[in-house]
Amino acid sequence: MKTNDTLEKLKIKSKWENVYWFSRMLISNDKYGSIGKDNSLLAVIASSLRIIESENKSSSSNDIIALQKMALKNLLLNRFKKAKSRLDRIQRLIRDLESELITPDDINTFILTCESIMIPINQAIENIPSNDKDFTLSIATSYLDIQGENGLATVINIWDDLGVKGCLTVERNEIIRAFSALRLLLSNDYKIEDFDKDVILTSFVQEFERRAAQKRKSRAGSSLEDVTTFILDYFKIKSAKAPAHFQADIEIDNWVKSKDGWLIGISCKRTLRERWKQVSSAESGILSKFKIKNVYHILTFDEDLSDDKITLLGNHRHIFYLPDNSRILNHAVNHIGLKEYVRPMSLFIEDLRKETN
DNA sequence: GACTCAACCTGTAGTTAAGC
DNA sequence: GCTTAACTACAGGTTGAGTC
Repeated sequence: MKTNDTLEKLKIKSKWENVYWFSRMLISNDKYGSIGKDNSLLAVIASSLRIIESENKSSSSNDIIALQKMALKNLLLNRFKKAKSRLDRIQRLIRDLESELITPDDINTFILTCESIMIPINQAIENIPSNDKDFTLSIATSYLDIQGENGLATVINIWDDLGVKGCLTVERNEIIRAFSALRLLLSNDYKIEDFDKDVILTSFVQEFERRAAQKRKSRAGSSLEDVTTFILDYFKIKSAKAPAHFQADIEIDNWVKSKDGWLIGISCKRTLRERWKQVSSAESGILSKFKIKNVYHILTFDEDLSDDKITLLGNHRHIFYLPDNSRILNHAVNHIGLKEYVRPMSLFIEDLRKETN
């Protein structure tokens, strides 16, 4: 069976199904330039399409649609005329939308997508914190006040867990609020049947979750950068400036100057995954050139840390600080080939002090 | 202010190795 | 040969820093 026939069979039979595909097109960055994040542009597009329809009631529907498509094209080209690198993608969006906007129903679906899917999702996403800091700062301080350096691993884990839970709770509240509002709108204003309503509401939820998930990833990374800064500040360890012109293959969050004048880079990540390959491509000679003594990696999730990663990076003067109760740490500290490259997280501050005092 | 770009992370699919 | 575990690489929206 041909692929097109299979797709045709799988296709959902609802005139509103394109709500999902329009949402995808509006937010896809790689393919279409992600214009759907701009609320004011979406509002202008939706109202322009409405006005054209109401002002041309005597014209044929084909003529109205032609006018609407032209207006959409002009709005987008004008808005992004200066965005050189995005323009190709915007033009592709215009081309692909032109072939999807054929009937008045298509236009109505597109308007509903702009006004009642994209804008509420944008607002909901914006209401979710981009950073866990608000949820965690005071609790983390309390832990360090009471437990000192022994509380370090707990603080990092709490920072991770509590922040995630706080933000997920906000996400839940946002999706429920926006979902309810959309459901009411579809029942009261659009008088849409149950199945069609399901088609629209699930599009909304899918797209919200996709974007919230990406925000979660971004947030997880930036929060861990905050935790190292917080810890260094708390223990009054002075940060140093990054070496000029040093381009690390992996982001170094903080720098500390050791007593011999060399630098220690500190990188805090949740996991290394495949990004370690970028690091390993850098020879340790480059570190010496920039007077970098070591790179300390603080990892909160180390299950994917293989022996290969530890030895390869360890050879390039990278040291891993892992949670004290970690299985990987336990394995590595008892292994002759690995033990030099791993340290328990509770010794992080002590090690830094030895280097700096 | 608008735009560009690199880094962020994690679920998942694909590949390879180990164990039976 | 089959199953399971371990490892590797990718996708892709969000973010924040840098540039104009």
